This record gives sequence, C-alpha cells and structure tokens, in this order.
Amino acid sequence: MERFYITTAIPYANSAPHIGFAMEACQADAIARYRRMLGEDVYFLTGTDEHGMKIADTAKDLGKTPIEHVDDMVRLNQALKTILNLSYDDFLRTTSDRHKKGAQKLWKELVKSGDIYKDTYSGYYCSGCEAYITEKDIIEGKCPIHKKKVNRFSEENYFFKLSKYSKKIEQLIEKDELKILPESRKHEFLNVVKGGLKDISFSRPKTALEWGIPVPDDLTQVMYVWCDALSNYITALDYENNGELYEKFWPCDVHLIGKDILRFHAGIWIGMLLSAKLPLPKNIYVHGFITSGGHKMSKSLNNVISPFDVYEKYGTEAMRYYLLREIPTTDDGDFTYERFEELFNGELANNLGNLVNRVLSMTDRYFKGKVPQQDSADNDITKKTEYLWEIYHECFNKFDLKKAAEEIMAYAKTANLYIDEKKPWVLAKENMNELGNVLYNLLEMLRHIGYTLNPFMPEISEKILAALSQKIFTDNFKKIEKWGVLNSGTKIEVCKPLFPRIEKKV
RNA sequence: CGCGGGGUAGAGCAGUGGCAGCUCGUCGGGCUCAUAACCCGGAGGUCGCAGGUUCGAAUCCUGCCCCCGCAACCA
Repeated sequence: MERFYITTAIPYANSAPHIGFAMEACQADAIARYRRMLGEDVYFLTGTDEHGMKIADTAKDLGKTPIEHVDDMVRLNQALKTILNLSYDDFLRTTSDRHKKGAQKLWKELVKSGDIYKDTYSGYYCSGCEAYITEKDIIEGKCPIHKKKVNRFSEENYFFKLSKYSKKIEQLIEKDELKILPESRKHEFLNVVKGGLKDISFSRPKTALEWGIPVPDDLTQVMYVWCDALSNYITALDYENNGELYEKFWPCDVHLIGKDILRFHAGIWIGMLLSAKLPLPKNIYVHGFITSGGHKMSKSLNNVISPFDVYEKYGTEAMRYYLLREIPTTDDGDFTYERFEELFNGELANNLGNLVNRVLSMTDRYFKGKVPQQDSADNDITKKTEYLWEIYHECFNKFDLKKAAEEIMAYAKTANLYIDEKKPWVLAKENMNELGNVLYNLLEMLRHIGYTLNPFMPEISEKILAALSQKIFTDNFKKIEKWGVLNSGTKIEVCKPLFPRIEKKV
C-alpha cells in the first residue's frame, strides 16, 4: 500500500488562529482526504510552535505563565479541527515531552557531524523580530519595526554550519530532488540560495531566554525557536526512538507552508536533515496569503477575518469550499462576505445543490426512488466523466486545488445542461425507457461528483453518496472512477436541499 | 535605479504570437424536474500609457505611469 505523509506548518501559538492558517489546514486536509480516497495509507500532522521570547513576553503582559498562555492558544488551534472538519492523525505541541526529546536527539546528531560550534555574538536583539538586528538599523535605541527597546548582547551562542550545505541545497532544488511548488517560489528561493546561506545562531543563553528547549549537555543554553519548531516533522513520528511511525512515514511527501517561511524550510530544515544524514522531504508546497477586501488583514483596519466567525455564519462545508475554491491555491487571494455569498448561491446552491435535488426528486417521482435500468451509456457523458477524473488527478498532483474544484463545478453544470436538453418531464409522458437512461446517467454523474467532492466538502460528499447508497471507502478504490458502478434497483433517498440559498438582506 | 506581484467588459479573473474569453451582475427570451432555481440569447473591453520587433502582439522587446506586498498586530 502506498504511504503518504503530509504536514502543515505549526502556527506560532502566540495568538488566536488566523484564517490563513485555516486555509493551509484545509489544503492539507483536502490532499490527505484525496490520498485516502485512493486507498493510500495517509499520515497527516499538524500542531503548534510554542516556544520563544515573543510568547514569554506576551504571557508576561497577560499576567500568565508561558504555559498557561500557550495552553489557551492551543485550545483555540485545536478547535479548528471541529469547525473545519480536519482529519489529521496527530497534533504535536512543541512543549510536549516527546518533542523535546526528539529535538534534543536531532541536535546531538548535528553536533556529531561537527556542525554546531560555539561563538560569541555581539549585537542587539529584538524580541518582536525574534532576531538580531544590525546597529545601523536601530533608531534611538529601538527596533525600527517594533518600536521596542533593544538590548545589547554579547553572548555565547551555538551556531549551525548552514553554509556547509548551501551548495548541496541549491543542487537538490535545481534538480527537483527537493521539489518546490509553485515554480515561481522555487526560483525565488534559488535566488536566495545562490547568494549563499550563512551560518545561523542556533541557541540563546538561558539567562536571556528561558522559554525553550534546553541544549543537550549545556544547561546554560536553549534552542533557537526555528531549530526547535522545524524538528516537529520528525519528532511527532517518534524520531526519538526510531519508532514505527518514523520508520514507516519519514521521509515526508509534502510539507505545506506559507510563502513567508519558505526559506526556513527549504534552507535551515534541509540543512539540518543533511547534517543529521536523514532522508529529505520530497515536496514543499507553498501557498499565498489571504487579504480582506483587498487589504492585508490588520487590527487597525478592523478587517481581520476570524475562521470562527465564518464558521458561525456559514458552517464548515461552505468555509472549506471558499478557502479551497476561491483563494488561488498558490497565490494571494481575497476574502469578502459579499464574494462568499455570491459563491455560495451561485455554485453551491444553484449549481450543485439544485442539481442534486432535481435529479433525486425525479428519480423518486418517476422510478419510485430506485436506480432505473440503463440500456446504453451516453458516449459524450462517459467521456466527460473520464476527463473529470483525469484533470482531477492532475490538479491534485500539481497542487492546484482551486482548479480541481472548478472542474467539478463545470461537470455539475454539464449535468444541469443535460437535464434541460433531455427534458425528462417530457420523456416521462412519452418514453419511460429513454427516461430511465437519462436518469441513470444523471445519478451516475452525481456519484462521480460525490467522490470528487470529498476532499473539499467531506460531509456534503457523504450526503450525496449516502443518497445513492454508496460509501466513500470501498475495498476497490480503482472502481469508483469507472462509469456504471450504480446498479439498477439501488435505493435512492431524497435529501433536503444541501445548500439553502442565502437570501439577500434588503 | 532595493526586491517581488499586478494593471484585460460594471465587479472578480483566465488567456505567453494568429478572429478577445470565463464567472457574477445587467437586459430580453425559454422551460417547469428543481432551492424564484435551470437553459438560450443580447448589451458591455481601443487588453495601464507610449514606442519597437513581426505578415500578425493582451501575449515578445524598450521606456514610462499607477496599485499592492516585502515593515507593527499577523499565516
């Protein structure tokens, strides 16, 4: 059985979940569900990144301990599972024991390879940036970005010899041994690598930062947050003990990330794995950002979209659909409630929901709720169905979920068109035999829609398939995309409208 | 000369050399199985501006203008 391991990035647990991460989670979930539908053995990981100075500072401002603060944020992150109907297999917290031990084991491997060295760092550190900033950027003793006071440090840090792997990383990406999608991101990162990756500070003294994972064999230092966070992809699999999951699922098939953290994944993470002599992930899929009404979401513009609000208003399935179908999978996209309702009514209610409704009710009315006999398949329709699956697979392989969803909708539209063309209500008076053919074709089309829709809207998919007495998981996954699986006589259940239209408020 | 993305019908987008397309909206018509849904047709664009290459440019080249992101909260 094919195995497939996919991860999301682990969002920084300093504030409530962002709609952008909700999208990433949905994308990963859709891919995971797609693979499961094909019968693959899928492992889907997400989690939270919970260390670092920023979290320690925020907790202090809130009058909480760091762990209290991250516990609160993690609860919200885990609530996404319910409101987005996520199917992940594991949720890893970087404050968990298994993660800490795994991260420390990986650190030791880097030491063994001679890639960790101690050096004195003198400079200024801004907790907002979670990074050192250069002297010339400082204005009146403050960080120009965060307007926070920076402190001069002269401290002993461990460094990671990333420079040693710069050339190797460049080659891997160039040859697509480490594939970065979309192409534009690959080129963008190649430009960075060609400039040469530099060694990076990989730890901080405990006196400056207590909230982190201790460096093995040196109690005075804690790991740099990115060193800690990136290792989650293997610590979750019980890398510490070379556990079963690790043996089975590493290397990873897809790391799904946002465009802002590509350099950490394609650079630092790959460097760490090379140093530890571990297998490398196969693909990095990079998505864009979501704007709100054409602007970057910001509290000052008061245009921040919360996934919880969208859920309250429209529910899980429609939110998933919007995030996967409306936002370009690898580019930036926009969120507005106007567009949401337009898409909801236009595609989900009028096109898809209404199609399901009219086909099921005609079957109920004309054939007493049983799949009619089919004498001969319609060539045009079977070809369109074959094409649907073909492009559908292609889209998932290219990480173009938006296009895949659009193709399903286009297919549903052809079904609506077919009804108007064949006029079943006329056939009902003149030619029951032909009517049977037509409705059989339509019911089969619904079956194909039901399956292809599963990664996007799992509940709707199940409802459609249940109405046809079909199940999403079968013992023969190859069969689902073949034409003519529905047997005549199968019971058809008429269900309530899947997406009641949203009426415009006047 | 910082880097990057973009400017195509009222809105949102597709379209990398060959008669300018899609969705929504709008106007007119049809149908009645269906969620006032579905189907057909019309109107609407000098493809940011100016040059150039070419038999032919939204598409290639040059220059310019404008918007946005890379910079707080934040993926």
